[in-house]
Amino acid sequence: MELEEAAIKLEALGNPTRLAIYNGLVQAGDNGSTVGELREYLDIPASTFSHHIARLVNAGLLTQERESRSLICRANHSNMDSLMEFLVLNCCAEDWYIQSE
Amino acid sequence: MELEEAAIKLEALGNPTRLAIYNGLVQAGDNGSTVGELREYLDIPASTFSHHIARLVNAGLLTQERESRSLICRANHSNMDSLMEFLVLNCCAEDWYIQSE
DNA sequence: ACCATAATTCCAGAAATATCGAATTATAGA
DNA sequence: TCTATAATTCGATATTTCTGGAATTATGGT
Repeated sequence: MELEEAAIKLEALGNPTRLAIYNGLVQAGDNGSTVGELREYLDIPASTFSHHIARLVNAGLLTQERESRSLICRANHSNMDSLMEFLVLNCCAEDWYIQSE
Repeated sequence: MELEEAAIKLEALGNPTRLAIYNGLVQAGDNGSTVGELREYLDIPASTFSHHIARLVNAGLLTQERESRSLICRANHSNMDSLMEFLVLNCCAEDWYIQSE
């Protein structure tokens, strides 16, 4: 992943609400969660929430799939993995994964 | 690390210039780099650059030490490690480190 | 067709961010 | 003390972000 793209993803995660959304979706696992469920859980006005979701989708961190009237969101793990890889390679000391043990 | 603090750090890194600054400091290693060296390397007006540096210091991602007229900057690896840990625990699938191999 | 639900888009205002020239502060050398 | 260098702060502007009510679109049930 290039620096420019990494910055976009970091910026998307760099907001408490959006970070909480992403965290919620990671917790939700493979089944994901509908926009409404997440919104209710975080207790945020629908409009505001929708903007945040859009930012995350736009950054490639979320995928969405329609199921009837609901939109199911899931964390895009492969893109997050790419971001993590970028951080390890470009923003960590050589032996990060060893230090953390 | 708590979500709020993680978001602040992610936001600080979520800008191409600041991400490049941090990357440059990781590359510089233990010796660090002066503000001037970094600024010249990235070719950014002093004033703009200073604001970005301040943001990173404020987020706890950089440390600064004065040496004569220059300010030496260094990446704060322990804080970055905390952020990485937060991401692994809260934003990655359980087996992230396995998937990436 | 009509109504209800789920979610987005429209719109607008407030706040924060990004940018950078000019002025200022801090340090050091002659 | 005068001058030069290193960096920040001031001031001003343009842009983006954040927020949320109101209107709209999409879907499904009756």
